[in-house]
Parts: sequence; structure tokens; C-alpha cells
Amino acid sequence: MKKAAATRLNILQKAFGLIYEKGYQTTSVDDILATTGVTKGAFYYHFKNKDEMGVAIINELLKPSFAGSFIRPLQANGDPVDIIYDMMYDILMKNKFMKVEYGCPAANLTLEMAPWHHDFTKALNELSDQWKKGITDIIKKGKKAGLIRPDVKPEQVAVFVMSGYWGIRNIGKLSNNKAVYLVFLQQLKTYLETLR
Amino acid sequence: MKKAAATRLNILQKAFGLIYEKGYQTTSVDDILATTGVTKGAFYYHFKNKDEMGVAIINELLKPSFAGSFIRPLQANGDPVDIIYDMMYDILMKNKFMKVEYGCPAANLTLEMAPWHHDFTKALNELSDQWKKGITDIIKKGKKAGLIRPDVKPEQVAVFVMSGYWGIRNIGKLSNNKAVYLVFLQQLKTYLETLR
DNA sequence: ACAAAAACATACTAACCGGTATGTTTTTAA
DNA sequence: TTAAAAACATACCGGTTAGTATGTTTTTGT
Repeated sequence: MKKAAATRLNILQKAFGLIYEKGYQTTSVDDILATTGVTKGAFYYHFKNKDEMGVAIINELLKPSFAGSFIRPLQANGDPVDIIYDMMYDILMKNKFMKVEYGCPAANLTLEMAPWHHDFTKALNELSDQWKKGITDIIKKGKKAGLIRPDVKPEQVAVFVMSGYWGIRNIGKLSNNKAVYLVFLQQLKTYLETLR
Repeated sequence: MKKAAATRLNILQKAFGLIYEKGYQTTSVDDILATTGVTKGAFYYHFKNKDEMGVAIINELLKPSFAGSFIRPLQANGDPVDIIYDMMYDILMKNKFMKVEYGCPAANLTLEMAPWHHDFTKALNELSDQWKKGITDIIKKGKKAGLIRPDVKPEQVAVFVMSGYWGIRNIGKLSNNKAVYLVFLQQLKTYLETLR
């Protein structure tokens, strides 16, 4: 049962790449078969339909990768302002998988699938909630440690920071120019400093 | 030549509604014919193909509507902080056309079409640039009038505010709950106040 | 009134879509 | 070793897609 698992993973990874670049609806099963070399029989042995594969991509590839880049950095000890800024800088400027012209896979899937594909939306909502909780928690911790002003509302900051991220991905995709990331990051820094 | 123009406009408006709700790729020409009552011959008399209709929607419907809601409010005289906040409040909370579950049509089209449909991207980029210029200009004006701190960078503010908007539309679409708009608006207010 | 052009209607096509039916090969467990 | 189950391969299908070919009707200018 080793080879089969490799076939499944191959499908998921290649399909993820195609969907990231072209979108879910415009990536056909035949496209996936062509770039993987897998046949239709094998594909439908591993997934009962295309949507099940899509949800598997979110849960088995997107979610773990998201946890590593978006959640784990927030669990470090230190100054919340620095940690949030560094997380954002790393995601936008250092991540090797995401390209400015293709945006963020989670954002792409959200806008393409919501509100029609409930399974997708549910899985993506979990990602969003995790990130929100991570940011909220580190702000709360910072308030207790006296690193963040007492009047700062953690949930508001989380929603505001997240909005900025999804949005700058959109702007980046539109302008196809990573320079907007830097402009955004500078003002994010300025904003975060006001929380001290 | 009056009836023909009405047919054309009918197609554009109904198609715009369908595309806003379902997405461009998943709205078929037959869908549009069904909801308009227009026949295929009429459709392809007015537009040489589906994409040409899509670009016409952006230029003839989206762009004017965008100008009214996103650009014009910024040209008023007054306090930039208030004007920007009020504009955002009106767009998010008062606009009758946009629904939280469907997001913002401009953002939807951007994420669905970029970077593959150059005609769409170009038209959408013009919208984005206009908005950016509007925000940048009013911040500059505010600096000259002493209403905005001298060290504030207008372009950074514009990009940051725009990012927040696109992003909160994404989050709203995902959560299907207008309450996140209010959370965002509160923090936007807090942020904008720091520019004084 | 009438010819020409504009506007619309109907029937069709070729390509593609997700999915299935029915095989064959490979792996696993006894 | 061998039979059963897992894994994969091939051919096909009905439905949908954007777009076209070929009409008919309506409007327009003279």
C-alpha cells in the first residue's frame, strides 16, 4: 500500500499546483490526468469525484502548509508587533510556493467557491478561524505582558490584519508586481506600532 | 436603434447579476439567454464572444458604478479621515447591490480572471488605479491643510486602506456574516485616527 | 412604398466536461 | 502458491459548452 499512497499524493500535489494557477473550475480532471500521467481509472479509484479531491487538497495540503506559515510563527514568545510583522513579511516576501501573479491559494479558492460549495467553504473557514485565533491570542498575551496598549481590541486587530493580507494578495495579483507587498508591509508596520 | 440598445443593456445587466453571484466561468451563455429571454442569434449579434461581453460589463456597468461609490465621495471637501471612513461605511453597509455572501464584483472578477484574461485584468486595473489615486490625493490634500500628520505616506495609506477593503470582502464572503464588516470598520476608524 | 441593412430567431456542431462500465494488472494475505 | 482484493487502464457516454450557419423579421433611410 505504498505505491498507491504515492499515486494519490502525486494527484493531490499536481492538482493543487494547477488549481492554484488556473482556478478550480477551469482545471479539468483531464488536465490533472495529463500532468500527472495517471489514468482516469486510477483517479476515480482514489477519489469518488472531483470535489472530493478538492476538499482533500484543502485538508491534506493547504491546511498543514497554512499551519506552518500562518499559525506556528504566532505561537513563539516575544513581542507581538514584531511577531505579526515578521510572519506577514515571511509569507509575502519569502514563501517559495506562492507567486504574486497567482495570489494566495486559500483566498483564490474562497472567492471562487463561496457561497456555492459548502464543503470547500467549511474547510476554508477553519483555516480562517485558526489564523484569527492565533492573532487574537498573541495580542491578548501582549496586553497582559504590557507590550500592547490596554485599550486595543484583539479581535478587531486580527480581522484588520487578516483583511489587509487577503486584500494585498488581490492587489498583487491584479498589478502582478511584488512591490505593492513592500508598500503594504511598511504601512502595516506603522499601524502595528500604534498598538504599543 | 433604440430597441437594440435596450436588448444589449438587458444582456449586460442580467449577465452582470449572474456573474456576480455565480462567477464568470460558471455563468454560461445559455444561462444568460435563459434569464434574459434573448436568443443566441441576438446575443452573438451584439457581442462577438463571451469575453467581449465580459469586458463590456466591466467598462459599461462596473466602472461607472464604481466611480459613483468609490471615487466620487473622495472628491468632496472636508476631513480626509471622515471622508474615507464614511466612504467605506457606505460601501460596506449601505450599498444595495452588493451582498455579503457574494462579495465585491470587482474583487471576484480579479481573483477569477487574473492572470489569464489580460483584457479583464487591464480593465480592472484601471478601477484599482483610480481608487488608489482618489485616496492618495485626499490624503495629500489633508496634509497640506494640516489635517493629516506630515510624516504620513499617502500612497502607503491608499494601498493599506484598499487592501483592507478587498480583504474584508473576502472574509465576509467566507463567513457569510455582515458583522465582520463592523469589526473591520471599527479598527479602520482607529487606524485612520492615527493619521491625524 | 420599398430596398437595404440591422436586429433577431432556430437548428446545429465540434470539443470538452465529469463520470462510469468493464476490463487487466499488481499487491496482499493465508 | 494461490485466490481475493486492491490498484490501475481503456473505452465509452450523456450532458453542456461556446460558437456558427442560415435563416426570418424588423427597422431605417430615401
